[in-house]
Amino acid sequence: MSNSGPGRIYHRLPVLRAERGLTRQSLADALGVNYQTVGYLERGDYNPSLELALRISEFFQLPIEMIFSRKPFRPLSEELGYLAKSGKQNRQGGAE
Amino acid sequence: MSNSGPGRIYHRLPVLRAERGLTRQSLADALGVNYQTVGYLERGDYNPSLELALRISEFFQLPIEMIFSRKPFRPLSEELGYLAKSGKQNRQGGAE
DNA sequence: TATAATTGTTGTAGAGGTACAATAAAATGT
DNA sequence: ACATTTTATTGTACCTCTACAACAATTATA
Repeated sequence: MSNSGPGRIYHRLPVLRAERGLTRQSLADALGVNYQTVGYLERGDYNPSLELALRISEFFQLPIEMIFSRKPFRPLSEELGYLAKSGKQNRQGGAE
Repeated sequence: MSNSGPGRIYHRLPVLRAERGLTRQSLADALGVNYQTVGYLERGDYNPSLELALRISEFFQLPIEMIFSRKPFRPLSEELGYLAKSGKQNRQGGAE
């Protein structure tokens, strides 16, 4: 299967929202969108617009590629590198 | 005027494309979109989807917020800080 | 168990993003 | 000046994103 064409986008919305102990409603308020929209995003019904993605990234104070990616994320917990890494994953530039 | 709601998105598409000496057609090919779409984006007729924005960022090997922003960019040339800076601009987190 | 709060589902509607075609205008090269 | 390439414009069509409403299911809490 090819790799650069369209396809779904992975994200860490649920984790991030959980981390801050927010309800969808309150997150939606903070982002200025409908609470159902947050639901749609979280369960991958569709992707946010770039506009919304930027607002989300501002809200969480994280770079976009920390929240959205065309390749699946590893759990945030692993991202810190406490354990020895076996294989490379999710490296921005790497031609996989 | 408010600040966190919708609004146009600024970008550096023309500069980046110019830097690499690409035509819209060739950039479009590289991105897998119609060449007119690149035109629409460059002249701000509409914003790319998040999907496309991510592809663009991969293509140019730059983080998204280096290419797209909800606040106007300063010229790339200034971004390097050779000259003394007078005022802060375009700082990600700063509550302006 | 009852009640409220949160999340999921379905449907409708409107705005935005992308492709494609045709044609015009502008820039470039000879 | 001419031909070719690049960019702009207009119009049509389709699919995605977002809002909103109503209702069901789930989870939390008294």
